Amino acid sequence: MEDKKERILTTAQNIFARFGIKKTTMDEIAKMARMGKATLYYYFKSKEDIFAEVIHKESITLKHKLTEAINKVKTPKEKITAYVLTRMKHLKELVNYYSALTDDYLDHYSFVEKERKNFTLYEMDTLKNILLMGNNQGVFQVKDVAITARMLTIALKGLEYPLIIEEKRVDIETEINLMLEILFKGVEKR
Amino acid sequence: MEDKKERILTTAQNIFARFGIKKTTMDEIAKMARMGKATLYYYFKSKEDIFAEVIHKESITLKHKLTEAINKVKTPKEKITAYVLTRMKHLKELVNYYSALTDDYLDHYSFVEKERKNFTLYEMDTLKNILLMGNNQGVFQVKDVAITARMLTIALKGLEYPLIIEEKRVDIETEINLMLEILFKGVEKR
DNA sequence: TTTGGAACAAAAAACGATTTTGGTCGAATA
DNA sequence: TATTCGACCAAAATCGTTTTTTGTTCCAAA
Repeated sequence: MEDKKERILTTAQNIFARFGIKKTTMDEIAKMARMGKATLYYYFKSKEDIFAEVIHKESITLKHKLTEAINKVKTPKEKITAYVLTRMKHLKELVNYYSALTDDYLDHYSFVEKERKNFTLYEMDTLKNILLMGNNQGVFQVKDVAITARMLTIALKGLEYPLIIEEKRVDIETEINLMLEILFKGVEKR
Repeated sequence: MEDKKERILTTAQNIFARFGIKKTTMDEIAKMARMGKATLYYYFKSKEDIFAEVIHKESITLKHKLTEAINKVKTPKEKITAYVLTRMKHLKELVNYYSALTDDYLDHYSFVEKERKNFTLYEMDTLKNILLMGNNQGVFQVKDVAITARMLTIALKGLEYPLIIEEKRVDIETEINLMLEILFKGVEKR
């Protein structure tokens, strides 16, 4: 019954979101999903396995969202804008949802790192392709698309924390748009 | 004797660099500085006080270095380049020196946060002034110097981790220069 | 004014007893 | 055969207590 596996996954995701990985027990998940604990182990290898899959699904969802956002628009410039805005908006929702994220973000789980690394690769590749497309269409003039994509990825990663956690709620969209303008036009007068 | 206070500070800095704040005891500092423990308390209010001053001195040194680097060159563009390169180089040395930094970077000390915040303000202000100078001289065309400076600060902060920790030793200077080129010229063809 | 040794209280570490929890097994069920 | 469950186990976490370490103070001496 594939349906039951799904039920385990979604209930695990819910509890996980509220209490974090550490404070969520297998008994809780089993009870809330209305099944015995052993059943969980019929569908999953371990507790970590469940959460790894939850994270994995989350990652896939984000990638889908991003791909969709990119495909909706035409020009490379629009694509980058759409990518960045979608990414930040999704992240904000995510942090909002995972209220327990701050509680034990100290502990690093290997599968989270792995998923994160995987996503970074996806991000760099996606951005690289957009930059490449821009070069080919003659609207961009990027010397090294790979390193530039890497830089962009790092910058986006760096923007995560301050834009979400920071006290004074500045308008994210405005800041992002300004950043994109700098990315496109630079600061030098032309 | 001001000389003794200095001796406390430098020995404390040494031990701190190797073992971190937590694992450094007042007994150790006293012994290594060849004086009684009570003497430490004659010059400093507390253990935290010693480390706060160590951090503070470190911060001042960095600011001096940066100011010097900026003043050595003339154009705003050169100033920004000098600033960023100096910052990253210094940071790399620092991380190299503070081998214990990774051990207990989990614990956040209020005086470290304070110093960091202070430095961030300095950084934003410095960059803002350079951007402003660029605008006035007609070489830059920055809409909002404050937000742009903030963005730059965030980006630099974000660059700290990957550029220093990352396994494959890429050439920092090359990457930084590329980043600066994007900052100055943007990615769009002109 | 400065320093060191002794002394103190608070925090950390050590330790053992007890409970919780991730994971397994075999029987039962359908 | 595929799935589920209750009982069970070992490892880890928790708790209460004792012991040790460590930041800080005091006071006499230099």
